[in-house]
Amino acid sequence: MPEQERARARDGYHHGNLREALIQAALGLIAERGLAGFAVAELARVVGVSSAAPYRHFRDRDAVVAEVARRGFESLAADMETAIQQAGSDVFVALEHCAQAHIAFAEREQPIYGVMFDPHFPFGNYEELVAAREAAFAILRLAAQKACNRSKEPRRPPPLMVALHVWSMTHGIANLFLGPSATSQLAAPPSALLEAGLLVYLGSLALMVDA
Amino acid sequence: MPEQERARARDGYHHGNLREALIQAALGLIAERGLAGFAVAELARVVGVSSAAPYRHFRDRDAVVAEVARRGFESLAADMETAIQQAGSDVFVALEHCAQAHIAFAEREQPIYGVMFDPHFPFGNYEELVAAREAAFAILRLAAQKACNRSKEPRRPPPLMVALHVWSMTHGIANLFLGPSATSQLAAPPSALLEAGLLVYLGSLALMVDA
DNA sequence: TGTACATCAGTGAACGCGCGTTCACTGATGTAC
DNA sequence: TGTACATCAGTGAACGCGCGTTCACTGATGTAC
Repeated sequence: MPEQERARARDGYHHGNLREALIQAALGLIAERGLAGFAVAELARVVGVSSAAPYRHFRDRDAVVAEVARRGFESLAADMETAIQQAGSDVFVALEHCAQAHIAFAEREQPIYGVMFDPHFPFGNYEELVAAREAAFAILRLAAQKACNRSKEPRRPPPLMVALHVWSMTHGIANLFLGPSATSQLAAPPSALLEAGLLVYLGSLALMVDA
Repeated sequence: MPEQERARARDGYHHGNLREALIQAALGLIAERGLAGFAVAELARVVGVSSAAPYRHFRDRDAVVAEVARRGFESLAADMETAIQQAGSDVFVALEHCAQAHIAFAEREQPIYGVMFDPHFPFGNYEELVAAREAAFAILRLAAQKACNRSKEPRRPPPLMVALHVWSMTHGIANLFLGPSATSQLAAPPSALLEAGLLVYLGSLALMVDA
């Protein structure tokens, strides 16, 4: 009965796609109010459904948050992937684009980004979320690998380490200088700070590499 | 009446030092339960005082949190200062020790550290808190200044920028790899990751400097 | 095609909870004369 | 030294709040015969 299915989709979520509608609304609510201000009750209200309805699709509040975060990592991964592909053949440029995509994502999707890296969230309970985060990191890691491969064996820097450094610096900048209560104000935009930081860091690496 | 004052101090906070007792207890509670699990009601309970009493000393819950965070920055600043002084005369070593002190603090005082850099906390409302954070950053900045001063004018890297990079990388590592729900597990401890990162980053700087 | 039935998404009312904050108060402390 | 008074830190009861979650239910959908 495709006719009826279409009708359902048109009517919204009375049947069929409540789960998806909840996720979309949760994305919006968290973006508006932040994680602390996110409530299942309000989520249900926004979607126009009883407050018990979300529990048909999610075990509890955290499960909704986890799904939002998981999708965040999917988006982040996609952005980084695209940035790398648009960077051309220079592996160092690719690595830098990847990091810049990360910062751009953090800026654009700031509240979601906050959830993705919220130190209080029990990530360990949600293996699909952990997998999504690792998949995102893997993209950066691969880019680092390609950069490191440019050097001969004995002086080759460990790619995992390089990836962790870039990830840390990028995340550190995002965390400190973006967001609602941005810890400090900068003269230059965060992306410029990141660019300069990678210039110094990767400059050092390039020396090792081209020898 | 020093006798009576001593009696008061002994009895605790029935008169005199409730404010201090609240702060100490808040430090403990936040360390145990994290910021989200911190409640004024429980704070009062722990200190053995009515739930209204804290409001004699603090405007509201956030004000308590702000004071805890402020003291956190004071401790962090003291730790960094000590580390620098123990580092001897090598300005690069001093800069690295300063960053290591930062990471060590984050590891040791993890929940407090979380409050100090909580993206949701309205830091702007508490100028003494902002001042304390800036004072802590100023120590790192001074260390960066000294390192940068080793180079001749035209090639001298901007010390503020260097300080921001070190601060960002350190904080990024602390945020990602320390804490309750530490986002990832590392083969090496965070301090080793930081050490290696600074080796690469500062190695590049040292080249500019010694030229 | 038509009827009987199983499934299951969504209802709506209710629960217990602990919170932050306010209020009029009390009773000890310290001060002025 | 002794008394009258102002101060103010802490009391205890209460408020309104919105939350997460559970429950027995209903009514539409899809399936088997």
